[in-house]
Amino acid sequence: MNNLYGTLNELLVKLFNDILQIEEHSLKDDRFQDLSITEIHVIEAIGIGQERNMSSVARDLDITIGTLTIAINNLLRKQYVNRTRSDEDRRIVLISLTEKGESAYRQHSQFHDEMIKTTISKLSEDEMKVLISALENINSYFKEKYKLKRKYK
Amino acid sequence: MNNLYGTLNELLVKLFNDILQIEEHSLKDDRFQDLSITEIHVIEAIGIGQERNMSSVARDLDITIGTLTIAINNLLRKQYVNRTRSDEDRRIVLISLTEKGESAYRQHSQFHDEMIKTTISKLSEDEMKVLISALENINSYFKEKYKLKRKYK
DNA sequence: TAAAATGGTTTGAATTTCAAAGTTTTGTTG
DNA sequence: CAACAAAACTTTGAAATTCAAACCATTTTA
Repeated sequence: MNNLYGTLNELLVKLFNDILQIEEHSLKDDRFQDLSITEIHVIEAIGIGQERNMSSVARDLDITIGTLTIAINNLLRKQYVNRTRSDEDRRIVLISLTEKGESAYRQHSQFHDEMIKTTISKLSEDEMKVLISALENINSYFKEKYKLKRKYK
Repeated sequence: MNNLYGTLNELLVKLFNDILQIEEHSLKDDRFQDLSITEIHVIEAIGIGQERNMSSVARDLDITIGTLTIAINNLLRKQYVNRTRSDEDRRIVLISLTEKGESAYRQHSQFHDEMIKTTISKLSEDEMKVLISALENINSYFKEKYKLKRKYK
């Protein structure tokens, strides 16, 4: 095992093991202290300026609709989301972010922005292209592995 | 916001949001189907060929000792770990991996190996160096942010 | 040697999650 | 068009994970 390989291995493992934890820690100092990391992910998935139905958001998050219902109940109580029924099809539940929800969305996206600015601040444009293609490799590797599994679900 | 920046942002966010989930899915096809992602992390933290005490492992995982006790109880029942008391200091509990535990450790580390081999297979040495330095930037950014928080714990 | 500190375990409660059962609305079919 | 099936959710009950706080031994210290 050559040295670069070992370094890369260590870096990726560390990064992937730590990332959610650290994200959560960083959350605790935020303005929105009543949000868990789970709830932030729901808010991220709903997105800004649109109404979405339960099924599609649940699919994006890869959780069951029942689980999402519970999360939305809580976010509703804390006033981060709106929930209404569609007029065209009364079965469909539409959820969207409130003003407060959109603020939380923006605040959290700053976390990512900061991370990325730090990362690229020392890279040339060529280096950035290398980084992007490497990450695309990782991503497509996972996509493929992941889809393979989902078939058998 | 220029295009490379946006691409990078999207890639990193996706990667970090998906990674644990995917890791868990990939686990389900493994030989060790009775292990949760949490338990795999405990096994990773204990490591191969050594006895460790509860405190140090809990610190590495950033969980409380009480939480680790419960995890170890389960892993003990499933025969992935050994637990004994130290002879020098009877307060100290020493945990280590059984043969089965070490097998699981190795199996899981293959997951990371595969990921990394896929990633670097298309990169030249120079490109690998760029990738490593970028990841080091991210890592040190988090380290710093993380330590800052821990002070106030 | 009594009190304090250290290293773990246990307990009770909260959160997150899922599968399965139940509800309401829409679509289909004989 | 009546009845049955399907779709979109919600509710319920149970399991897993986690923490803080109380508790129990053992060791250190004053």
